[in-house]
Formats: sequence, structure tokens, C-alpha cells
Amino acid sequence: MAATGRGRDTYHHGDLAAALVQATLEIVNEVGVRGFSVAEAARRTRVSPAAPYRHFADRDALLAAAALEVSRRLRAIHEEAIATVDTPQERLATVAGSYVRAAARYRSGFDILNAPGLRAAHPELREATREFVDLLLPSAFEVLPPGRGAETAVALLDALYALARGYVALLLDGRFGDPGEVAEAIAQRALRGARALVAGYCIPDGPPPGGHPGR
Amino acid sequence: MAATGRGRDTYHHGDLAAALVQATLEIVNEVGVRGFSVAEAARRTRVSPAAPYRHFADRDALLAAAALEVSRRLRAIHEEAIATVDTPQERLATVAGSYVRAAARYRSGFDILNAPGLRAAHPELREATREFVDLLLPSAFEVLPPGRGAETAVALLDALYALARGYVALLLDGRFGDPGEVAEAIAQRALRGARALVAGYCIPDGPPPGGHPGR
DNA sequence: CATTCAATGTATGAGCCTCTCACATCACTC
DNA sequence: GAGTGATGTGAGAGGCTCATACATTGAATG
Repeated sequence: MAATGRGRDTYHHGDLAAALVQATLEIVNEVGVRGFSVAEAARRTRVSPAAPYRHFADRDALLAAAALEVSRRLRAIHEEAIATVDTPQERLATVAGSYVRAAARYRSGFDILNAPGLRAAHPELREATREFVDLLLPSAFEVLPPGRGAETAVALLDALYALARGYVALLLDGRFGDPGEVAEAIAQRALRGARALVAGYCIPDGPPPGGHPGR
Repeated sequence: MAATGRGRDTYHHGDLAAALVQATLEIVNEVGVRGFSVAEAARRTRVSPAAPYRHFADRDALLAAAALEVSRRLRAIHEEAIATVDTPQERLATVAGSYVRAAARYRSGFDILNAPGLRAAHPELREATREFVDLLLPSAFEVLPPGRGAETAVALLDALYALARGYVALLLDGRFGDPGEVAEAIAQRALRGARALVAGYCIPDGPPPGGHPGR
């Protein structure tokens, strides 16, 4: 446990796993996911290059652990954002904006979270996403015309998530200029887009899905 | 592929650059961007590990060249999709669907195209995106209420792009199950979401871009 | 033709990384 | 206070990126 508080004067570290995750976040923040290396994380934690492998199966496992930490913090941010809003419509839309804003602030975290393949390979990350969906599902139901099934509610949330994630991708690519500077403006756009999506899904006799949504 | 037609019986390859790009696409298709290595591309092209560096400055440059090739093919796909549609509204929405469909088919290409940092580091990739925007700008103008400036039109396109790209990210993450199987259903959802976005931007007195949430 | 040269491929190697395996050290229990 | 499992170390195999010096060749030039 970290509770022992011994940084690194002893042979054993105390809480190497957590320290490595922290180091990982810092490194990724500086040099990106591709520049990250387990060896560097070990170096910063003043531990031999092999030590991390006692706690994480491989490089990706360490990155996934860091991503999980990020998603925890993200969840807290969103819960806070949601709490300040009254109507379910705005609650849904607000999250899109706060997602974009968070991306600009915690750049590194999103790089990890969205690293290609990581999510696909680590179920616990997908699980974290699902919890996030649960957070908003009630609002989605409240907003939809009565009689719509859970499928439609989930589809609406997916659409919101897709919109926000897409904006984040563009933002972090530098599509709009310096991410830090334009973040607020893009967050507003995401907010507006999210409102349009919610409105679109609320049309009582929404357009025939054309193709039934997957499961 | 070799322009001169000599595959590899001679000392010189004939068209190593193109062959490397092709090999890159195949490798990424099999093992993802992270699994890709310049060495492997050289191996498949029956060339020494150092040869690729005669044509590409570094690993990322080769990936960027492959990404450019992908974006060329993508553009062709979209031009075709657009051509089959009459109204500007549907033209805009259609592209979102075709983007998702293309992602499922050319999985590897999208992995490269969306590799974190690549776009940010290689201007020619951003240039390709801009050309793509130009393709749709006329439709965006046609759709918006008169009096809206170019900014709004670009904002609408950005929103559509964000939505489509987000869906693609979720799809390729396996969020909806096997990408190949659910692709069509997700494409339909993207289509529907895109229609909602277009409709949202067409409200004559829509909120000002930087607008306050008031409602 | 013979020669030269610029482009293209090769050989070699330094330096870094991932991950493994045998071994050292320590916290805990009985 | 001895045993034991968890945690860290050392050494190293194998792979990768990229730089540098060298080999080969098609084409231009005289």
C-alpha cells in the first residue's frame, strides 16, 4: 500500500504500481503515447527496467492501467458537470461540452484513452465506458418520446458520444489551431451539435431508422 | 507495381517507394499501426532494412505516405457517394454514412489516418482534409439559411466530420461488436445523426456560434 | 562507346526498447 | 528466528530505428 509512505529508500518501493501509472501519465503528457516507454517509466520511478513487469504484463497493460485512471478522473468531471444542470436535455448536451473541455486540459489522458487498439484489447476500459453510459441513461429515457425502447436511448447516447469524441479527435489533431486556445469555442460547438442531436432524436415519429440499429 | 515492371530481379527495385506504401497498408491491416515496423515492410519488399530510409525520412514519414494514399482512395469513395444524391441536405448526410462504411472496409487505412500525432506532424495530411471540406462546402452553403457566413458553413461541416469520425472510432474500438457485422447499422445511425445535425444548423434563428445556453 | 555521376540498395553497427529468467532482498507469519 | 511469497535486480536475447560508409547500376555526356 502507498500508506507506508516510503518513497524509495528501501529495497522495496512501497507502491510501485501506482507510481508507475503516475509516471506514465507524465511521460505521455510530454512525449505522447508513441514516445512512451516502460523503461522510461521505470527510470523515473528509480527502479530497474524489469521491475514494472512484476506489476504489468506488458507495455500495453501499463498504458491500459493509466487509461483506467484517466477514465476515473473523467467520470468525476462529468458527474460534476451534470450536477449543475436541471433539464435532461441540457444534461445530455452539457456532457458533450465538458468532454471537449476535459480533453484540452488532460490532453495526455485522452491520447492514452484513444490509443488505437487499447480499448479493443482491454475489456476493463470498455467496462468503464459502459458505466459512463449508465450515468446518462436515465436522462436519455426522460428525453425521448414515450414508447421508445432502451435501444433508442442507447443509440442517442452513442450519437452524443461519437460527436464529442470526434470533436476531441479533431481538436487534438490541431484541426482548429492550438487546442488550448480554441478549446472553449469548440466545446460550445459540441454543445450546440449535441442539442441538435437530442432534438433530432426527440421527434415523436423520428425518421425510420432505415436499417434497424444493431443489438 | 513497379513502374518499370521489374519486380525484383535486379539490384534496383524499380519503384520501391510505392511498394513500401503498399506493404505498409498490408502490414497495418494485419497487426495494426503499433505492430507495424519499417523493418517488416523492407522484408516483405525483399530489400535491406536500411533501404526504406532512402525514400522516407523515418517511420512516421512512411506511415504518412500510406495515410495520404488512403485519403486519396477515400476521397474517390466520397465523390462517388455524393454523386448519387440530389438534395444538398442529403448530400451532406450521406457522406457521414459512407465515411463509416468505408472505415469498416478499409480498417487499416483509418488506423493510420487517425494515428495520434501523425496529422499534427504532417501538413500534407491536413491539406488532404481541407480538400475534402472544399468538396462539401457548396452544399453546406446551399443548406444554411441565407445570410449565414462561411464560418457557419465550415462549423456545420466540422460537426458532421466530428460525428462521423467519432462513430468510426467507436466502431473500430469494437464498441458495437464485430466492426464488419455492425458497420451497416452504424452507418445508418451516422446518417440519421447527420440529418439531425443538418436540421439543427438550419434553424433560421439558431443560437449565435459562441452563444449562451439560454432556453 | 567509355566514362562519370546521381540515385538507389547494402552492410554494419550504435543505441534503445521489450520482455525473460535466475537470483537477491524484504515483510510477514508461525 | 526460520521459512516463504512478493517484489526488485542483473544480465541478456532479440528486435527495431536510424546513421554512415560502401556497392551497384541506369542514364547522360563527351
